[in-house]
Amino acid sequence: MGVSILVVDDEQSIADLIEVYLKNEGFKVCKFYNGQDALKCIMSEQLELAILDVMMPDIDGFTLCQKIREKHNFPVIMLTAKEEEIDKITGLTLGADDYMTKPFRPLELVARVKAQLRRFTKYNASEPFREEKLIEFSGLVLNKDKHVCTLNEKPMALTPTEFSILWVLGSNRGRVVSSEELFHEVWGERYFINSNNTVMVHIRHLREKMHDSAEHPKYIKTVWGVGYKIER
Amino acid sequence: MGVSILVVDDEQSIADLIEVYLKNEGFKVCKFYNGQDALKCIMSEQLELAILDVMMPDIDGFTLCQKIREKHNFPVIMLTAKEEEIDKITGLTLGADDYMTKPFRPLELVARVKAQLRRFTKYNASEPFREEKLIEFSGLVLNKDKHVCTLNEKPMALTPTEFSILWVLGSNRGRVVSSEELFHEVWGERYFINSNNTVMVHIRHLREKMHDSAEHPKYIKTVWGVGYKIER
DNA sequence: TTAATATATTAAGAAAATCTTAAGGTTTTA
DNA sequence: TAAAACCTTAAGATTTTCTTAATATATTAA
Repeated sequence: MGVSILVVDDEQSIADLIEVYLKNEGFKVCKFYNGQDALKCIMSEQLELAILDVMMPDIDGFTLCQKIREKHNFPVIMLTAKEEEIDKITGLTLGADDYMTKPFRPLELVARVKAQLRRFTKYNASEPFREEKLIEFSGLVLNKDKHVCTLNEKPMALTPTEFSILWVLGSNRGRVVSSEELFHEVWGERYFINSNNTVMVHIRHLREKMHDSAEHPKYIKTVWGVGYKIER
Repeated sequence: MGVSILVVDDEQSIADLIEVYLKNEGFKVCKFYNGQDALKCIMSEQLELAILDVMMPDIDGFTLCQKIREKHNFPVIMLTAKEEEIDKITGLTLGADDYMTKPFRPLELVARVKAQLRRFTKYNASEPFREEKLIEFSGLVLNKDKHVCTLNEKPMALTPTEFSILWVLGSNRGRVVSSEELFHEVWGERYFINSNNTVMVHIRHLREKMHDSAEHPKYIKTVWGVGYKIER
């Protein structure tokens, strides 16, 4: 039985996106496209965390957050509009434990969710934010702190973008990551207007540096019509 | 016996929220919803840090800060409104050591509090905390007490800012420190509005004094798109 | 097999980040 | 108070990285 997370966003595509990512991490997701339904859920269900969009037509996220706070103290993460518009809602997100501005990186949201849950469950957490800092597999080591990468103990110089891409693929080993998703994670944009060729070029550079080929890749494999993946 | 922190905000929910987070970290919290009561506390209590909201009906945060500065020099963190409005009040935050704009992430505030306390205790040698006073590596010795530096036994004159930067990099050997982080550690203020060029110029001066080059640096290495680092 | 679609490769120009230099302003020191 | 030391800013140069666009190759489906 997993942890239950409430997700509320009137933009269905976003709510759906979040749902996919959270389910992928083994969370139980209660998803709603409006505040009314979410409110019922808050009253009846046993929840461990809530992700609320601030701007919603019927009941806004702030009100929802207040409702939650009347009875519960589990973590609440708010999704707010772009920075520019934040001044309109200044102070209102304060009941929340964390907030993210749209567009956001899905994996970052997942990381925040986990961080908040850690905090909440063991109510002492002296480390504010403990992210994964190291990825290791098949002779490849990625060290985020040092921003350094080695392949079979030999240093491999990577540009920032290359490092990011490899990091995303490496932390999703065994799963196919689409170009679009890669774009979200690395560039942080919600939609990628540019052709995905940019991603492709970076992939190529990565393969080159890893002495990998597109035909018989050892590391980054192409999954036709879907995306790229690194085996577990 | 923990560290005492003053928290003043007329928005009760915010003050309460901060209190929860600080207590969770083992701090002793003196919380007030108005300036008057806080003022009394400042006079009578032994405090180590203060978090003040700028906008308050009776006594605003600036005035409180001034009152504090008349007698104490412990760190003060201001909570201000949105960025745009800050320009108007830029000069006024001068008494403060750091400030955060609303809405903020509670965990970030906690991190800032800890950073300020670190800074403060460093300069108050009598404090119970025992910090590292000496850094030694690859022929470089930094002595914090004497604020003196030698390179291969030869004295190397450093300005205060240069010393601080080198200290931060030296005590984080092996890890990349972003310009933003450097700025925060050394200047203690919020991230620069202008450009990080100031940091860059200091880095250049440091390299010059260490007979280091930007192209093939022996000490301070540039990690593109991330920051600077000194190898372990 | 062929057309249609998806991915790869390449190289060059654009963009971004960093470096350098020097001048002017501020603070500290004598 | 003047001189010296220090810090910041600004502009342009340089380096590195990213994106674009054109072309090539591979895969799929008809």
